[in-house]
Amino acid sequence: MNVKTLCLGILSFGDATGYEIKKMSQDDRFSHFVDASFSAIYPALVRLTKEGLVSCRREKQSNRPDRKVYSITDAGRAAFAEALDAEPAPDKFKSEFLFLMMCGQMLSRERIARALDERILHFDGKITHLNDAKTQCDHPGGQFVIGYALAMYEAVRAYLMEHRAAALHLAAGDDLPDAAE
Amino acid sequence: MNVKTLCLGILSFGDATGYEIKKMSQDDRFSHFVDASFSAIYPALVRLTKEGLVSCRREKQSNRPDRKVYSITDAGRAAFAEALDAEPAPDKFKSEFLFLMMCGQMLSRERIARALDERILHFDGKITHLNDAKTQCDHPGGQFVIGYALAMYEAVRAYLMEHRAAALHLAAGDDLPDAAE
DNA sequence: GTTCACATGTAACAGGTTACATGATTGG
DNA sequence: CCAATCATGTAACCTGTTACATGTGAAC
Repeated sequence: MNVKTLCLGILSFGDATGYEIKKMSQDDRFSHFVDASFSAIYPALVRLTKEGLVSCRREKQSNRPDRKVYSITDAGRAAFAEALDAEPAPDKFKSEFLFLMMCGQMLSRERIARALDERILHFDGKITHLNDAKTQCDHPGGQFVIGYALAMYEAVRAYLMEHRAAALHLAAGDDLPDAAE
Repeated sequence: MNVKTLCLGILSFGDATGYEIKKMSQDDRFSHFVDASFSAIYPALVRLTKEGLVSCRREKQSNRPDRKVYSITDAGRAAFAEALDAEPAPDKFKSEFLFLMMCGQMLSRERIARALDERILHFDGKITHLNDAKTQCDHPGGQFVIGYALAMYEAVRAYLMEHRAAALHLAAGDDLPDAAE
């Protein structure tokens, strides 16, 4: 999926500026689709406008660039519906942490422990945050998405807790995964 | 993470040709790091050779291009160790399927059902496959990685099964998520 | 007889990123 | 006083993809 489709999707929930689209794309509800920087979003909105899929009205502000508020058009809705009708691409999951674990043989026990603990802490934060977000979210689609992410994070956190000891034995020079700890 | 580091990582497990690296990068043990096509791998190996991080020996073959077998050098191992020492970037999870669910309001119940069922089937296949791979894998790092992926897939599959009914109520025109089904 | 596995590579292109440019207001 | 938030945008760059180019041998 690309930034244009993301913009269309976000605008299908209501009007927004490029700045607001960027913020929403980082929101728990929308952060699982594509990463998008300002430099990707602004030109995307220009192109969408040229294609007639969104319209734009300027709102003047003092001391700031004009707000350019975008709305999805009927043509935009149609194009978006068509995009949704296509088979969704398979989920993509990429993890440098797993790469690290895969190469555990060439790491020290301490390095593995640090990576493991940081990751667990990271998931703790994520899970707490998502629980908050879920109670605050009143949109059913959003709740489904947040719940999905939550299920995933809780499962991997549990996996890390359960396999912490085994992971430490991946370390260089540790040839007896059954002994010690 | 980039293709160069992936190549270095794979070569740290043993010599390989570009062709073999590509195959390994799709293996259950290495598929969670970066996607890499031939057109990314071959030039990456050339650059790594120029930088002295890998070396290359040609093996002549009849009727086929020479096999170019790459080995990681000491400098390559050092560079790789350094790369592993850096903080791993946060995991990246991107899902067009979740985007679809997020936009459930503008889909038909049938469209949602189809997406849901396909996804569950997809996970079934993935889980079966990973279970096989895990029993066949004798490398502890690989087992950890496969186990992690397995935990994740099983959790999201279970989530989809549990929330199937709720997801169907995301559909356009379905305003009573508590009634029916 | 067609598809898959083997084996390498280039060229054109797409789709993003980072750094740069500009600048007021608010909160800690 | 410094950082963050608001607000838009361009230019140079990086990193990867798709399509192209070439060809054999084995399996189904």
